[in-house]
Amino acid sequence: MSQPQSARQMTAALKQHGCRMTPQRQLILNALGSFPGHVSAEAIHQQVSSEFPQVNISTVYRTLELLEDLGLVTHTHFDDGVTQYHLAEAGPHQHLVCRGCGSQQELGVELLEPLGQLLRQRYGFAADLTHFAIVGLCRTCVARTVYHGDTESRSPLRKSSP
Amino acid sequence: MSQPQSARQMTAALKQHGCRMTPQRQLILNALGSFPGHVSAEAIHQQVSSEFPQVNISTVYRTLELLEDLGLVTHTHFDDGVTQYHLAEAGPHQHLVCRGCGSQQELGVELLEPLGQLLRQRYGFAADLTHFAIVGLCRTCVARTVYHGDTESRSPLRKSSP
DNA sequence: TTAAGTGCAAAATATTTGCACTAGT
DNA sequence: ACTAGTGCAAATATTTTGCACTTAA
Repeated sequence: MSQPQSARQMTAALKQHGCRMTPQRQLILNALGSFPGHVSAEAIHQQVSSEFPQVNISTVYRTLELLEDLGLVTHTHFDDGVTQYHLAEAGPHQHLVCRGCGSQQELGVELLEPLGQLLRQRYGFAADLTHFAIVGLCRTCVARTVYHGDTESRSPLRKSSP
Repeated sequence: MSQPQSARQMTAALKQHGCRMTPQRQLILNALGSFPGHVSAEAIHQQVSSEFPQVNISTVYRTLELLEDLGLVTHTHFDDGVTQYHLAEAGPHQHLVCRGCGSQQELGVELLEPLGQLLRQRYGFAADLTHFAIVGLCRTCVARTVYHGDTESRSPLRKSSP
């Protein structure tokens, strides 16, 4: 019921780099796998803490950095600038993140390829088009926005907390 | 030699919202105009401080937020998650940011339009494709990377400080 | 055994906020 | 005058780091 696949993969990768497998690292990897999409370090820490409260958040950060260097994990920046991590296993992909309701939708990279090719041809620029999430408004929120005739404001004026 | 255009525009926009024009706001707007591309709040503050050291960074943040609400300024997230601001004047645009050398290159949005249309058609998603910078490697850095046969590592291993 | 890994607390960075004072209009 | 705006300092939030202790191999 766990991810022995990733775990073994990870142990191997760690060994190659003279690193060790530890319960903390295992837990963090499992936590990553238990989320469908991108997760913040904070969320991973909470998930791990729920079982093993003594695991420190700095260990989470250190492990994520390590996993990224090993190529098992990738990170992305979402709208608010918070770093989001996910398993690299499934190959490159993208997310559409709605500014209105926060919903996320997966997106195959094949849709981005034309743009990537264009950038390469025109500018010789090798774009990493999966590094950032694409933000905007989902179908539902677009509809809601149109109702309000709210065509001008770019963001839902985030000053509200008293 | 200054930007009376923007300044007047700003004063008008401020008035419409019951806000006032102040020297600080003027200075911050000028600083924004004096940079070719995107700038961090920090950089704006430094620029302003060089002339008027008593201007506080929190004022910079508050002004930038206000200018954004007024539609005069937009922000973007670059690779490291730092928020970058720029004048909205020139209309929507994008930047290619090189991970290798940090160089920035402007990019017309027209190149992004096909993708935008595709996302709208396929998912009903109204993407804001200017909200994030596109990261990758510029022509020069691509060449350098190929030399090193460095095809596997995704990032230039950022652990170096002693 | 022994170098790698961890927890903890503190530092560094980026941004926001409460509050008393200042200054546009 | 009256309220918006500012400086300051302190609070938040996120991520990093130094160090002594623990542990995988």
